[in-house]
Amino acid sequence: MQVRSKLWIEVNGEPVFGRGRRFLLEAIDAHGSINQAAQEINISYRKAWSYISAMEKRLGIRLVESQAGGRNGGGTVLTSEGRDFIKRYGEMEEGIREIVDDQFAKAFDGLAVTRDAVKSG
Amino acid sequence: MQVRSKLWIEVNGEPVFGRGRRFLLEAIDAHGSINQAAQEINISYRKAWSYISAMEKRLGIRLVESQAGGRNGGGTVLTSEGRDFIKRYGEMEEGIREIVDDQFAKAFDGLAVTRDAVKSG
DNA sequence: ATCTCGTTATGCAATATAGCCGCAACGAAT
DNA sequence: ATTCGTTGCGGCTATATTGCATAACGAGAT
Repeated sequence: MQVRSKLWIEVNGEPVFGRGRRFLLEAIDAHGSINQAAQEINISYRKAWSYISAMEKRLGIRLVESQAGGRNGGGTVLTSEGRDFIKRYGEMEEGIREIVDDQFAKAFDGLAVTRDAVKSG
Repeated sequence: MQVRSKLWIEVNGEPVFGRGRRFLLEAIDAHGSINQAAQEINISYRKAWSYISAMEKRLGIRLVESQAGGRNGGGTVLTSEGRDFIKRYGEMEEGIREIVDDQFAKAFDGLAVTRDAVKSG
């Protein structure tokens, strides 16, 4: 038995950022390419691009800087705002995860069911 | 811009409890009937029953006690374990919600984008 | 000059997946 | 007969995801 949580940010009721999108941006940061990033996290380029487009539109921030053409065909890098956003989100998520685990352990400690599984995951 | 979170409990990777199921059990407690509870929270009896069945199976706890037949056709009430589970979950959720908002405010305070919307929702 | 290569950019159709609905038939008890 | 619980099953709908197809871009090779 384990607790799980999902965390995301919305603008006008539309999701703009969550774990998946975070991974995407991080992968872009690592590879310098939307294409390669998408492959790494096993989503299609199409979807990756849609995510980015929606994020930027809804947030009103330029998260990435792209260039087509050139020696290696081009590439995409994060803007400083993009990096900042990831950092903030990471901090938030980190802080929350601990507290969720904490509260779960506190609330369900001593439950007479599948006791051996409590706090296992 | 606002943060949203979803919280649930899993057993072996299968969801067993969350906000919706909590409401369902509370409604059963209030009405003494799965049927009426389902109507109250706008889900079909079919779905309500599926929820309950899956919960009990995966948790290995009897959450409700049902009886078919009789003067009013029967009914369903919570077991003490069921009531206990709801209580524990409620405590956990309560403690977490505040902290999520808190962490969000802390992490995204001063972000130079759509500043007026931060902490609005 | 032209060609090649890997990338970004974008719409649209097709497909896959999941979730939901609700019938239908039965059991129980009074 | 009534009222609710129990359960299988098949179909529907909504949404997510993929998969073309196309175009442009620009450095370097030919």
